[in-house]
Parts: sequence; structure tokens; C-alpha cells
Amino acid sequence: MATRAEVAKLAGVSASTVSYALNGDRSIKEETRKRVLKAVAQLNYRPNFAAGALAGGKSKTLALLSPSGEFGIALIALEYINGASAAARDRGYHLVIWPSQESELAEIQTFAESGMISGVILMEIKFKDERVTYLKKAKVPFAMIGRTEKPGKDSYVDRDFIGTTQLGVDYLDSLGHKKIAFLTTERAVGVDTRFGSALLEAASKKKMTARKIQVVNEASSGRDAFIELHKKYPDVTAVVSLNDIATLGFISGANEYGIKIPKDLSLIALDTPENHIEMSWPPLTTVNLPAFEMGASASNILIDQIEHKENKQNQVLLAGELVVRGTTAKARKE
Amino acid sequence: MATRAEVAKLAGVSASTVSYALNGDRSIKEETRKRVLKAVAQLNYRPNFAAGALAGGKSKTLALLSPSGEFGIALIALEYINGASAAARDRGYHLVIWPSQESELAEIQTFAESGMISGVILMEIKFKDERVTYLKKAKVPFAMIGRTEKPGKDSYVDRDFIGTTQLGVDYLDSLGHKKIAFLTTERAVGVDTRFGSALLEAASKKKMTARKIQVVNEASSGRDAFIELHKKYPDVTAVVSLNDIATLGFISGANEYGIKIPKDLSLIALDTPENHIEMSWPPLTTVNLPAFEMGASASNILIDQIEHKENKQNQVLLAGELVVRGTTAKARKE
DNA sequence: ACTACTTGTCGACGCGTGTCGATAAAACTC
DNA sequence: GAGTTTTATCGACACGCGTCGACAAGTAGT
Repeated sequence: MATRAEVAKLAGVSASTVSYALNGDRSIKEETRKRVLKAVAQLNYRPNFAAGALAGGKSKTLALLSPSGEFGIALIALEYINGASAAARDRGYHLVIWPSQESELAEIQTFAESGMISGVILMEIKFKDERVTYLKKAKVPFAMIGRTEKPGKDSYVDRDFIGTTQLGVDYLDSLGHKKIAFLTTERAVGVDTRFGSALLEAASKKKMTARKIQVVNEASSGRDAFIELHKKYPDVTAVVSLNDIATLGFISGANEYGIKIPKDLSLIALDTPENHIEMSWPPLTTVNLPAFEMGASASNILIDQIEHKENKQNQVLLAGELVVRGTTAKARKE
Repeated sequence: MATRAEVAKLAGVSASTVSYALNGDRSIKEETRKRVLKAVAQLNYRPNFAAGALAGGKSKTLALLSPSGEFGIALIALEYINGASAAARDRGYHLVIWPSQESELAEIQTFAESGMISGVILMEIKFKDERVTYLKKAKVPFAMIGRTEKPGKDSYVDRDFIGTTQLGVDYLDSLGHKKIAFLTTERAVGVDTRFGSALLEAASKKKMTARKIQVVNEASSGRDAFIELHKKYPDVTAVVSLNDIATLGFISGANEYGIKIPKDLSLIALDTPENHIEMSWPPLTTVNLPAFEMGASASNILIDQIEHKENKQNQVLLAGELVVRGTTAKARKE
């Protein structure tokens, strides 16, 4: 592997000039820079990570706290990770994965102080999240995928709840549905809370009635939810699900009771990762979740922060797209 | 953060002695080592990653090539990753994630040569895998989760196909099933091929007849498989599925046709990650997949290899456990 | 008692980079 | 045109650790 010295020799400049030409911290004559870049390309030179970290105190390494998977988030986490990792690499950073145990927060600080880690990406954010509190106190740069209840100026990427919900509700409206229900989880993570209120808002704009059915993150609960719907609200013609796992159980329930989806009942799943779609029959109509992009965006925001590009936007909302598949149809006539 | 020099001072020894005391490359008086370790603990000293990598040419960083997810493997990949990462951390290594594009193989070599990466973990291994060929030629240490057709002396962790299959088949036998079918995917990865032959073997030992039904990795295909089974082999009383996604479709199909699982038909899924189980109703009887352990084992094997502990075992097979849930029952009487 | 090893420790150097201060040349200022 | 600032470049050093060679003290062999 070529070193800086070799590049310098080939370009006929000093080693430090190569540094400045590449990092742009001092003014360099344009022609010199070109010569350097050419030498870099010729030798296929890449700055050595370790040396850079040692000399500059910048590890160019991000840590992503990998979730335990308790909320079924594992199913989509890989997309986040892939996105975050790809973006990090594009900007010359590494992404390391840490299976997160709450107990290890202190260790993160140690790593950050020793320069081993430049910043942290968090996912599965709770409304009140002690990790966030801790990282702020420890002055470790971080970015969230999701957000706390009051994120203030903290960096985050989150789903655009309002946009996503509107896409779904408007589509149901266009099919003539006026009585809908939605499946939601009450969990501390806050996702469903935000979705829930966005949905009520969107529905009332379209003058729909919207029933709420509580589920937990299990297929069996989705099945129970179907039964509840069937008994209590037989006039509902469309269901919006905010929970992927329960969605699958809901479909099983409908099958069991002989209710045909989408002829008798439409179903639209918000915010569902691509992977899930192939898991159900009929294939789900969804507003999908741009997980890869969210991960990438988190990396970029975090790196901006680390590099003190504070002018850049550090709070991003992303909405997916409506993808019509097999679980939606025109509202049945009573 | 404390440095080696500070530890040396506190312990009243030279800096190099601290190094040797910690790494054990030279003989050190036991009492001295104790003093050093005490100082290390007192100062909460951790060797600086970057400096170590620079000086020793050892980055203590593993790269895991993250799969694209085309085979639905994304669903369990996170478990592998968490396991690999946890084990790596226990041994003082980092695990970085690389979303893998085939085109980037050359880059891996560059990184390895520059000492940035000490080794690579591969998953989603194909029978003939060009990545393996490449890494061997490039002399980059690697370990596979899965294995090629002829792994030779290459390091790998894989599922114990024979053990896993036997657990499943024996259990069905104990419930009185004699006519079974199995759902399998013919894909280049080789997993199903190995499972398939293990299954035929296990079934013939128990004097069962075993029908094979081909599926692809989609729910709809599982549904089609049910229909095929229903029409062609109505006397089958139990089904073994080797494909998680198709399993879910299969259940939908049964629901649709009014066949009750497990009363009319038993279903057992081999090698299914925990995450999946909550996604179906009734809950699946499975032989589960020890994904976390497999990931951890891959890291350990790879690190052994990097550190030239060549006496250690570098090929490991792991079987899951039979977990009886809601999809198996005694064979129906004809 | 002399050599020949072994054990335990130390000092010195190098890994490849980021960055500071110095310097020479060029560009302004009045 | 003397003084001042700006631009472009260079040399030197530090970052924290791994490791080699040196050396003193101890042990074994004759």
C-alpha cells in the first residue's frame, strides 16, 4: 500500500503538501493539487485509517447501537444498517455495530473519549430515552433514527408521519371508504403515538370515522384484533395497520372467518419494510418505509455534525411511497 | 484517557514492560504483571486502537459483508451480526459492516493490505462462491457463515443439517406421522440441497414416505404449495418446511381451504429464526436456528485464525432445538 | 570457576498521518 | 520602493503502541 511519502515523491512535493492538498485545510495552488491527485490515483493511495486516527484524534468510525429486537424492529434494522454503512463508507468512515446493552453506555463514553469512536447512531428511540440524555451529557456526537418526544436541536432522521398517513388515508378515500379502523400499538417508542394522531387528523379531514384497535406486536394479537373488529365494528370497510406483525395475524383472522380481503375489507399497511411484503398473501398494499435512505441520512447527518458543518440540516423527515398491491379495493356497498 | 506511559509510571516499570505484561509475548515476573494489571484497572486504561493498529499492523477490525437480502436472509442477518459483533468485542475487536456489492471485492483486498481490516466474515454462501475464491487468492483471512460445496480447510460455521432434520423428523415420527412432505427451495445457496438430502435420509430411517414440493421464497409460492399438496398428496399428514417465507403462505393456503392446522395437518418449520415465529398463527413448531451463536462462533473462528491459533477448531456445525408450539399434533386417523 | 543459556526488564525506534511554525515568493498598501 | 499582508510550500514533531536489541541477574552444565 502506498504511503503519503511515496505520493509526495511522485508528485514532487513534500509530504505535508500532500496532506493539505487532500484535506484542503490550507490554500494550495490548483496546479499542485492536480499533480497530487494524479499521483494519488496512480498509486491507488488511501490514507491509512489508523495513522489518521492516531495523529488527528479522529477515528472516522461511527458506532451503531444495534437493537435487541424486542419490538420486532430486527426485521427492518438491517436496512437501516446497510444504508448507514453505505453512506458512511462513501464519506470515508467505518460503521461498527454494537449489540446494545443498556449497561454499556459508560463504555461508549470511554470509547468516544479515547477517540476510538467519533459518533453514535441510535435507533429504536423512546419518547424519553436515557441513552440520549447520557450521550448529551457525555458530549458524544450522535444521531437518532426516530426521535424523542422533544428532540430540540438533536440530530435525527424520522419518518414523516403526517405525510405517510395522508398518502394512505387519501387513497382509501379515493376508493370510497368512509368508515375505517386502525391497528396501533401503545408502546413507549412513540412511533405509534405519532402515527395515531396523524391518522385521526387525516381521517377527520376527509370526514371519515376512525376506530382504534389496540394490538401488541404479535401475530396472535392481530388475529384478536380482527375478531374485535368483526364483532364490534362490522360496518368498517377498511383497516389501516401501523404494526407489521399484527397485520399478518389480522389477515389470518380474516381468512379464518371467511372475510375476503380485499373484496369485503380493504387493508393498508403503513410504513412496512419491503421484506415483509412477500410474507403475506394477498400481497399487501402499503406505504413503504424508506429504511435504507433513513440509515444513510443518519450517517450523513452525524458526519456533518462531527465535521462541524453546522450549517447543514440535521433533522430530516422521510416519507415512503404508496404501493398498491392486493389488499385494497373499492369500498363494498352495504 | 490513560496511556501506556501513565500505567508504566504508576506501576513503576517501563512502558515496554506494560506492553509485554498485557500481551504476554515475553516472560514477565508474575508479581510485576500483577502490579501492571492493578495499575491498568486503577486508571481504567484501554490500549488505543489506532496506535495499536499503526504500530503493529493489526487493525483488530473485522469486516462483515452484509447481504443484499435477496434470499430473505435479511430477516435473520441481524442475529448473525449481533452475535458476531458481541464475540468480536469480547476479544477486543471491532466489527464493521459492509453492504456488499460484488464489485467491491477488490476494495476489500486493498483494505486488508493496508491493514485496515484483519479479516472478513461472509454470509449467504453459495455452493460455488467467487468471493471465497477471491479472498483465498488475496490471502485475506475469512470465515463463512454457511459453506461452499467443498470447503476443504476453509473456516466456517454452518447449521447441522443432519442433526436439525433428525430432530424434526423424529418428533413427527413420535406423533405417528408416516406420510410426510417437505417444502424446499432449489437455490444456488446450497442450504436446501443439504437439508433436502438430510431429510430424505432421516425419513427413510423411520420408514416414512417423503414427498418433495418445490417452492420459491415467497408467500404466494407457499400458498401454491399447499394447493399442490392438497390435490396431489391428500394422504400426507405432516409437512416439514425448509423455507420460512413460504411457510407463512402455506398456512394462509390451509386457512383458505378450511384445513385446520394442526388437527388435520401438522407443520414443522426447520431452522426458523425466533423473529419469525411471532409472525404466524398458530405459532409454529420449529427446530430453531441458533443465529446469534453462529455469528459469535464465526467471529471466534476468524480471530483464532488471524492470531494464528491454528490448533483450534475452525469448522463448526450447530443445531438448534426442537420447540413445540401450535402447529403439530398427533397424526389424524384416516 | 568459566562458559552458555534463560529470565526479566529497559530504552529506542518506527508505523503514517495531522498540524504547527517557519520561510520564501507573490501580492497588496501608501 | 519600503513595509505589510497573503499565498504556497516545507520540515519537524507528536500521537500511543509493538517490537527489536541490549543488558543485568540468575541458572545450568562442565
